[in-house]
Amino acid sequence: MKIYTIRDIAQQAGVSVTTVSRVLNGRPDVSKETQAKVRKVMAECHFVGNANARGLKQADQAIIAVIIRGRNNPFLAALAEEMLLCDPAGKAALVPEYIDEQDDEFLCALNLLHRRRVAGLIFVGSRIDSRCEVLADVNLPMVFATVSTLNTPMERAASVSMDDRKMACAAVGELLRRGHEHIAVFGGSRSGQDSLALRALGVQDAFLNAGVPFEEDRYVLTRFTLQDAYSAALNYFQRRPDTTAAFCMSDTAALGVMRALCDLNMRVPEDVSVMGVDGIEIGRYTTPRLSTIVQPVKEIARQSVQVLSDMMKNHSPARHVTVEAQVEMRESVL
Amino acid sequence: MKIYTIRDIAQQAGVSVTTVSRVLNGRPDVSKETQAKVRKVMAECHFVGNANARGLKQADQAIIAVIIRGRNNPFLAALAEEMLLCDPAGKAALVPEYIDEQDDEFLCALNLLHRRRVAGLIFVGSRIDSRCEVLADVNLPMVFATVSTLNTPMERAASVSMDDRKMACAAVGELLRRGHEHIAVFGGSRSGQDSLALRALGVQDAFLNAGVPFEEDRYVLTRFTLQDAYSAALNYFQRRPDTTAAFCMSDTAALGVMRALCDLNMRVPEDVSVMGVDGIEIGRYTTPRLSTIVQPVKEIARQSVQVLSDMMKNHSPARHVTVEAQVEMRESVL
DNA sequence: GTGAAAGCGCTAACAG
DNA sequence: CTGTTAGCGCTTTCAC
Repeated sequence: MKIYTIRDIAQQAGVSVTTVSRVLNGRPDVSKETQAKVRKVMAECHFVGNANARGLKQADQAIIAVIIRGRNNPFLAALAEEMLLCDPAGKAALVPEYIDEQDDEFLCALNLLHRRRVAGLIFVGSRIDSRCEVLADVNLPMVFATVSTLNTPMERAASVSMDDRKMACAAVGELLRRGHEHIAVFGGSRSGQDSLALRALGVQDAFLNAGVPFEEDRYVLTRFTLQDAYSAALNYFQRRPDTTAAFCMSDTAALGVMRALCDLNMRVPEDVSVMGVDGIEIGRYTTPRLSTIVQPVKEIARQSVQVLSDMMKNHSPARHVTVEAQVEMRESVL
Repeated sequence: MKIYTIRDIAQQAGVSVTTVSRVLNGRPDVSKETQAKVRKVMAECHFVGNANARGLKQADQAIIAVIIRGRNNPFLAALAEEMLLCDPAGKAALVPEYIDEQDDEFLCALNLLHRRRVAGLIFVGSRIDSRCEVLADVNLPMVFATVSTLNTPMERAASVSMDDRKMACAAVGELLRRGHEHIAVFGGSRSGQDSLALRALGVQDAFLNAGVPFEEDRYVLTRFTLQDAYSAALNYFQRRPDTTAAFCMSDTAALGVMRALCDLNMRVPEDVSVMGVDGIEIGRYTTPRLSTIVQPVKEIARQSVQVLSDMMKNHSPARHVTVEAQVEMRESVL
């Protein structure tokens, strides 16, 4: 099967390569007849054009890299998917780059910059820490989705996120209001200024508001995988069976925690209430259904793309958008 | 921030572009000193090389497209991820292309062929049906993962899969052996020759072997999403509460079915046993843990890449590899 | 409205 | 071991 080039098409249509190129790019300055003729030949040959050649020429092309850190994270995957749907008219302007949670998204960005000459960057599920220094002298439009860059070293980048601190406070506040005092928190590192650190702060706020002291040793450090959260919970609840509620900073972690409780013969929610964060789909189908903070995936996606477009097209300054999330109490909390 | 070209590097290192190119591609024919010098400059500039230019030149390059149909399918996602790990030494030879379950993977392949000049194709989670005709005169090495192309129109393509028919038979056979006679089957279209059709055949085999008649109206047609399976199950079990077991042709569907049963006040497994297929991770953490047919993800991934490599390098004929899967009875079956 | 020609950044002969 | 040179397929001035 032959792969045709623009030259083949030109020849078969009896026009020049320039004309074919123009048709390919939807330029207006081609006569209707010529256009029709060329299109016909292109269709017959399944011609699509070589992306490499095109990209080589149009180095200034508006291609946007979407870097998703953590492919096995259903929340981020859903968010990324939603973003790709914002891709205006299949212009293939958004190219996803899935990387491992262990990988360095900033190095990846730098790499992409050189490798693909991207003109804009969206980070999905990034942490903001010192690693970001490698982007110090990169002044491309960038936006961070799900984490605020306000008051961080990346402030010149835009961001779209929920108010992590407020929402964590609201969720834990509700737990406290329902009479839970011995609340375990399954979270990540509290240093830095990313969403996890903010959520930890929100937890503190909630305890402060309620006038209940937070016992430090109820903060359980864990990675947000089923396995890790499961192990962490198994370990924790054996030590502290007096706990009546768990606030987990991700739904995936919450699912692992729920299973651990079950294996310890503790019932959810009768013995221990469990909350997650994110609002992934499976949480609506587990038994019991998982209570959580539902992030507005579609809106975060839409706004992220919007903000970046503005920066690229109109040189708008970096905005920091806060979207509204929702504490949703389902069956896993009493 | 400047983006350097191979020429800039050459200049700064005081060598020719060819030499830089050679270093970039890890050719052996460059002296240690020159190499070190060039590498140093490259590192300083974060030089990575322009993928477009490279791809343009090496049209014959061994770049393999991995087409994953159904991003929200955790099983396929895990499989694809595993494949990418087979990528020999980060040669970036495997490029993933995630498409929607509704999209046409064959059209996508054709497109990729032109757009990126791929030299090989791996289909992950494809159905084999008449749409595949568009690839009729494409004779690139191709392999289908998780579905056998034996006795199908795509026979000239290689395939790596479990014996769907045998495994479905084994799973349902075990259900029958445990005394279940009224077994519902949540599956897909039975026309065609893809894995779903084969599994349906396997179900028939099991009933035949057991001498139990299979009641046609217990075959429930559903898409394999949580929502669809949930609705289908809700609907089905209200009509047929006499059912004591459900065989679902995907774990995701099984999870939806389990939740539906719960909402109908039927207990799993006490009232109804539930089985899935695939062996996705979350199935080990649900309550009850999901019984399933565990597909050997790593092996399917490894073999798929292997078989394709063989075809590309040694022009080996298309092989049809069958991998061993495992019926794993966990808590959801009595 | 259309075409000729000059590269985009890189690789691969082909010489030395 | 290293450099010179001719394109890969496409877009884009600049003429006509």
